[in-house]
Amino acid sequence: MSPKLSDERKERRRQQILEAAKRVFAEKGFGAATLKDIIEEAGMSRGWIYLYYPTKEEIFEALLDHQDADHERYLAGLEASSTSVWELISASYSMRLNEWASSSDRGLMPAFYEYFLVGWRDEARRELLRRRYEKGIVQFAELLQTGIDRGEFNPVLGVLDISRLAASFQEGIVTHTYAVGAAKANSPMQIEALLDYLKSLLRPATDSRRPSREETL
Amino acid sequence: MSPKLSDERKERRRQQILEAAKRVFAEKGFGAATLKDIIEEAGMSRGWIYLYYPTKEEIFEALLDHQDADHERYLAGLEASSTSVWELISASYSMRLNEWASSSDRGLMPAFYEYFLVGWRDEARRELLRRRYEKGIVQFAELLQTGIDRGEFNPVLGVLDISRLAASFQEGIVTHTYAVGAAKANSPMQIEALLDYLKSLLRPATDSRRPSREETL
DNA sequence: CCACAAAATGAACTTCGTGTCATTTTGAGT
DNA sequence: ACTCAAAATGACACGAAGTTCATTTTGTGG
Repeated sequence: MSPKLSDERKERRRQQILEAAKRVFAEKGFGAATLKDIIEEAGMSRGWIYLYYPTKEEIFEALLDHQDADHERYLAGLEASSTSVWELISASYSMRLNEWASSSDRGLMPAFYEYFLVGWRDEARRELLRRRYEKGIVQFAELLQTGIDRGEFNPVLGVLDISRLAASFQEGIVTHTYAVGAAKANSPMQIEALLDYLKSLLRPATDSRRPSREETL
Repeated sequence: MSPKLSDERKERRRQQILEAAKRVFAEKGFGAATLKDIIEEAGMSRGWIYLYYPTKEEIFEALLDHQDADHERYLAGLEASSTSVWELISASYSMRLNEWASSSDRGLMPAFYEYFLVGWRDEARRELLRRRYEKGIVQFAELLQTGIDRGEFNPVLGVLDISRLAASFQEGIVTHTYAVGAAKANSPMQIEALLDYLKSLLRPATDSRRPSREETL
């Protein structure tokens, strides 16, 4: 009979490629990385990769899917165990930002945003990207609204447009993380400061600690 | 005597290149654009451009410088004629965002961010980019502080970290503009909504209009 | 341990952008 | 109108990445 390779072996191969790709993308960014780089990083031969991933884009999408799945799993667990909305928000951001901040993944974030930026020009990919983009905003807005409804956050927030507050913070995080994240290992990600700021915005009545300027730039 | 070309003619040539480059970058983005594209768009010959701009990066920097100079001029005029801090802030953002939103420049913005994103990896260019990045934040933070000191904004803002508020909004604008800006002509830039949100954040006591959710997403 | 099909290889080909340079064109000064 | 150096041209060489494919290797069923 034909000695069909076991699926698990195929899976191992794909995994091998993805791990190599992750390193390459983190180091060079999306545009500058080439299939050649990835193949060599994985220690494989030139034409080989076409049997699995024919384009850079497909490899990247696969990476994104992995990342998303991990994060979903984490969030689900978190939601079950959290006692307050703020705890959920802060743990979620901490987790994601710490993940990005880890030295091995540091360069990956700019690569992600680069990919989004270029992809937006491509009619075919735009919808996919838009969905991913808005999902985070909507989720966050819902959390904020829940917090307000429960009386956990300052009722003054009622005058604000919650969707836009969510969008603004989420969008701010994006720029902040890629800018600081790409800036080098010697620029800390300032996760605490970011969360402090958000907390002071949401709960000014109960938490009035004001960070000094030096502490935050 | 040697027929030295007049400086103004040289200047016209440079201008010609920059205009062609602007169109090409807007259409293709930074990474995908090639010197070849730019030369052809400008209607010139292959080896020609190296006499003026040897690399894509230099052309792009020149474009940035033009843009900056224009904006500085505008701001200076504005500062002289504005009667309140809020007026200054809102006019400044409106101007810049409207400029970006104009159809001819629409694609330029993603190209700018793409350039930044890639440039950040390059040790040599990082300092330049970082300066440009922080400049806007610092300027905005100063405006906010002035507004608070003058009693123009809600004193409740005192509990917030102003530097971070400025950074957060400025950083949010970046992501918002590239995301929406790149998303297509049919997605309006929502400048009014953004400014409304900022206004409600700064002046909740005096302006309590709350935009509906439909209006803002 | 043999056969054989799938998996893997890497040389070779194609394509494309960059950069060079010998040659032609242009235009200010005489 | 003529001269000559600067400006402009575009054919060409080069390198790097993508892609193909004939050949070799691998490993399971018989």
